[in-house]
Amino acid sequence: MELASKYSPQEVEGKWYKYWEDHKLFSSKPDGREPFTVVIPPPNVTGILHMGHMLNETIQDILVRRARMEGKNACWVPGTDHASIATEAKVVNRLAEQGIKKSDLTREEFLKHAWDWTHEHGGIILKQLRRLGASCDWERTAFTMDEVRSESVIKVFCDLYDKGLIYRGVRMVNWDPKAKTALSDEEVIYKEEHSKLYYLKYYVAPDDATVYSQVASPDTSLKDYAVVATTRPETIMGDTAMCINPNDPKNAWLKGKKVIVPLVGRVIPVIEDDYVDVEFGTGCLKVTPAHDVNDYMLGEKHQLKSIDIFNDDGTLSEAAGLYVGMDRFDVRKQIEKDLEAAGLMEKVEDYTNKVGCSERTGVAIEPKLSMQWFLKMRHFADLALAPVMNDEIQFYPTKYKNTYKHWLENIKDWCISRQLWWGHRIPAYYLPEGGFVVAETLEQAVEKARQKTGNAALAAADLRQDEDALDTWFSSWLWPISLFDGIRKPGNAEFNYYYPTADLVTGPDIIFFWVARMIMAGYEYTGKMPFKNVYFTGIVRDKLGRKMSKQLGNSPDPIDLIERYGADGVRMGMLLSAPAGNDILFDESLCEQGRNFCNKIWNCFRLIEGWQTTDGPQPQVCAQATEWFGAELRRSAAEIADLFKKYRLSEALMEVYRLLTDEFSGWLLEMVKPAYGEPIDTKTLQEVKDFFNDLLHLLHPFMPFISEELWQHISERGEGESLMVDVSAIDAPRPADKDVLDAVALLKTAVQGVRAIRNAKNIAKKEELSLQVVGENPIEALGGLLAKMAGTTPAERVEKKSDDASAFIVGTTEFAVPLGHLIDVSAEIEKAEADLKHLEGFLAGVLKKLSNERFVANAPEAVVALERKKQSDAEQKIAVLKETLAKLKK
RNA sequence: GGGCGCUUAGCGCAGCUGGUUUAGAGCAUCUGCCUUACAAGCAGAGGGUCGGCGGUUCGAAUCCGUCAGCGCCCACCA
Repeated sequence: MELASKYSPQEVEGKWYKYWEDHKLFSSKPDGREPFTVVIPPPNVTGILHMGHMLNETIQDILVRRARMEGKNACWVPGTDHASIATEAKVVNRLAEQGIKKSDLTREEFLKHAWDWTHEHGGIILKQLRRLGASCDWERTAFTMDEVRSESVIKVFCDLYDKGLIYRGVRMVNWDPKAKTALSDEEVIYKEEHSKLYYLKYYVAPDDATVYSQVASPDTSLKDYAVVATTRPETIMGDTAMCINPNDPKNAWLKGKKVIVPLVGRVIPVIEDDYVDVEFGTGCLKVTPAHDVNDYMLGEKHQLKSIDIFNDDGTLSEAAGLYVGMDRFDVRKQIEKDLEAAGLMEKVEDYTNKVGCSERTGVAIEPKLSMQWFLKMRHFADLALAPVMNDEIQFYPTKYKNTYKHWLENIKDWCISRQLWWGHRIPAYYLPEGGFVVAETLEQAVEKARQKTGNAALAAADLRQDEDALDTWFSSWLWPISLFDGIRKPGNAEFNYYYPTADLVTGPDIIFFWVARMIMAGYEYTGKMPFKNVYFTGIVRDKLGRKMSKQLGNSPDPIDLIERYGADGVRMGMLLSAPAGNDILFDESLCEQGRNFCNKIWNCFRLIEGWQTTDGPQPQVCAQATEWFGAELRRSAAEIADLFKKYRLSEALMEVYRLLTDEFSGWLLEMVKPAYGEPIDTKTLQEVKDFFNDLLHLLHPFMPFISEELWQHISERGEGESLMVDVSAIDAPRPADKDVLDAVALLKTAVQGVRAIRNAKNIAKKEELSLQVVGENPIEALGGLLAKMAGTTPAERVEKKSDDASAFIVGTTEFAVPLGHLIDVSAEIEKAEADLKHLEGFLAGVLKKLSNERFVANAPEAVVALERKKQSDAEQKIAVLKETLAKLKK
């Protein structure tokens, strides 16, 4: 069989993915094994794969594959999210391109367009996940708006309403004027913005002016005025008071006065409240109860009128009286000019403030008073805090416990209604005579309505369902439960088996949106945690530390990366520098490293595969080499297992990398490698193949494709068999392993000593050197290996090394390579003196410790003993070096 | 304005319940090798007074304080 010297992922990956799917190796059914369940954080149904997904899904796949190979019944459930606001926005945009306005369509017509869009673009991301190697149970693919999930959402809404946890009311909410919907507090992100602070003149009105009256020509005989600093002059049409701090002496003269809103001419009262910061601006605050959360609070407290001057799209309404129909930001520019012209603007300063923006559409949020549905959160916060704080649910990294706690302790009610059509429609039905009922179906609603009104003739047509849809997260928070139909059919067999799930892998950016709420829903509806461990990934950034985004164009296309480096290479690249919770600075060179590693593994296989065998006895060097590697493998496997337990996946992969590249390929294979054209004994070959088999097992969760390909070659397994379900454990480390590992560590030092000499003297590897050991040889037993690996004659024991030898120290023993005329005495002296200097410094440090009485008296015995050992070792080495130097300098 | 976290080799990191031969791997760098498994490779080498200062201790990268820089989260100063 002729194998290319380079691994070709393109020829391998598609083949094995199909094989895994064809043999249903991803599929899971409840059985006697321990379950290991992971639910995918559902990506936007019409989205495409980005680097954040790549990292996230790679980690999940590693955990799932590892669990499966440990004999657990792994079940990774895929699915997508309807992403109500984002998807609706996309559909609206597409309709706009076709010249259709959403307002021209009925709800049903619009939803048809939305479904068309979903079917057209939906599921692309799930196909892309297959390219990555994700071992999801595709038969379980779910959608947040499919029948099971939708019914679950409605059922939960009704249940929470019946429990009194959902209420409807008029509140100040975050309004997105672009999407024309309310948002939850979590959907608002605050951005720093360079804006201006406008100082406006509010003239004091005559005493006989009536509050809220219009003053025809406000500028006639008025002299005194107050100055108000505001960032939003366009809202003055909504002003219904001016507020000062009662303890502010500089504004005390305004107490009890009335002032006139500039341009508008409305007379408004001056009220007093501690809320006002005396230091800010002039200490005078304009109060616009309809358009500011704090002003709303003041308005409630002081019973002020509230004038809503904005339409839903952020243009000025009739109620504003001025600038009607203009956009709020255009008004800001215009009113600045108009105020200026009217002499009502004292000054304008540059100012930096934080502006709340919609997470989805990016536009500035308008606080708006409106009728919405809310979920009371106190109850849920109480449910969800303890299990995380006491580590029943483990967060990795733990620092997010703080964030979580802080949010829960300061939680506010959740605005769950959205003025959107794409989503789960709120199951509230309004009665002709006012009031409403909440019910899972129209039929039940009619029934409830009849009971409520006593009108038995009431029909479905008399009821009007609420127009609003629910926040997308109101379906996501049920995901771990609803995926197993645990809402509609609590306690069903699948649910009982798979729930609670094992690990959740997600970004810290949705800890509140999703993680916290899933914990709430979990305890509310199942009495149990939804997952045991939460692994928070970092954010994928570019080399410069910038967040990857479409706008910046700094995000590589994942599929393109896979095509260039192979899925395994990209998986390794993603993981290599991604400790939990730390951002990863993505660099393509990491994928290159992954690709190179694949190539290394591939060539290990080529070498082993090319060996001819002989029935002859196993040479001692081979027996020793395999004995050592067995010990190394056991040690390493135990370490990898420990790293997995701590979710330190990149370190686990690094250890696999090291084991395979350095220990297996660099040392073991070189140790057992027969001379060119010679065969290898069958026992050694079998042992090497067994090791390779074990290595492929360790590797598989990280790099599923190449490991499967090579495993099938090396194990010659039959159709339907696969490494991914081949449960086999590597033995635990044995007590005797330590001695073997220690001995080989010395051997390696000796080999490296000889190699260093070769390098320094430019001596080719094939040129055999002689080797001397001064005194007792600590690795006498490994003599054959030493000679083979170092390319020397068997080490000769001498009392004194030759004068022409270059020396190095292994442990405390001196080794020497006679070099004849190649010896460079001054270089040897330089080297020995450098070593001596280092050792003497080291010894001085040790002696300083040991001469400190308090150290000897207070430090544990073992620590003191170790220092004594260091002392004697250092002294021995120093003696050797001094002797060498003396001789060289003769 | 509060809270949390980070600062260790050129880079991204590990080590941090204090003592394991005067700080570790990877990548990058440098030197030498096209040695019939792999140049997408092999061998070797250089590189850090563990952010600054102070303290606790026989002993500090590791514990405490403080300062500086960076990052994240939360918050109603217009």
